[in-house]
Amino acid sequence: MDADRHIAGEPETAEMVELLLDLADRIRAHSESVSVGFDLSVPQATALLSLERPIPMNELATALRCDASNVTGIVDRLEDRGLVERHMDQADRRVKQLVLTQAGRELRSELHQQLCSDLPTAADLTVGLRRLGDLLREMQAHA
Amino acid sequence: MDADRHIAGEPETAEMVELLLDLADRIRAHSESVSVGFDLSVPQATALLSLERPIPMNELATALRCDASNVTGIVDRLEDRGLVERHMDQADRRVKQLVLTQAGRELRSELHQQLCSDLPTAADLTVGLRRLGDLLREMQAHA
DNA sequence: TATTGTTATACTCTATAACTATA
DNA sequence: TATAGTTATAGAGTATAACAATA
Repeated sequence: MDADRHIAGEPETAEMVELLLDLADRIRAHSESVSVGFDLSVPQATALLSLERPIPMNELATALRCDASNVTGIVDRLEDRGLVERHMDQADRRVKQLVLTQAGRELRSELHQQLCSDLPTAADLTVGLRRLGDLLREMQAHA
Repeated sequence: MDADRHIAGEPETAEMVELLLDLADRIRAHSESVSVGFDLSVPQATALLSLERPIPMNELATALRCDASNVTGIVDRLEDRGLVERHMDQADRRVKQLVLTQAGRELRSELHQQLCSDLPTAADLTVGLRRLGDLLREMQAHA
């Protein structure tokens, strides 16, 4: 294999980029496929997953890595489906705390479970699951 | 650390999912950031990267994992900027072969280079770059 | 003055369905 | 009949800028 006799630097990095982008793409495809199964867009599903406990709109925008103006619409659609409620914050009346309804908590749980149970199959992670876990934890610690 | 004394099964998988989704998200954020630097959307940038050599619209849709109808608009915008051309296929007159212009080849090259040079910094991959490479190759082989 | 959330706007991506022209 | 590509349509995400209420 050519992989063993690369020259340190660009060539190896280029392959890494391809592999990582491909991995990210497959994970993305998986989570999108699961989300669609619940009639949710990826941002909507991410929002639900972010709401393990109540947070302000503000913070959700950070979690979704998008402008605050977008959160309005995303939460609107979740609220229309009875999954989320906007609660007034007593300490700061500008803030709205996002709280999952019972239906929201149930859907979030199913979503989380399905993401977990299908991912190994999707990416065929069984090969190096534990090693990958160690690596990812290491990488996250330095991120 | 708690990581060492987990019970095999769900708990570990759940952590893996979080780590993988987070990794995919950071890679996505990186490639989006680079793309935006070239005034390209992610699908547009992906299209450029897919055009190392001419391919039909058809095949680009597969590469972008989207419906063929979307490719028309994406290629339109690249063509408007003089990065891509639609060439007639002599063998099958229904087919349009997508070919990068000189400007397209140059932009593709810069894009590729910037994705490579910035990714290690973005994800702090220097930690386990080689081990990760081995793992990803392994995973891809079984995908 | 600064911040939280909303609204208005404009652009891109997305799938579905119907269409043209080829095969 | 089936396929390649386009068009029309409608819905969702995205950022920017301007706004009201509150701090």
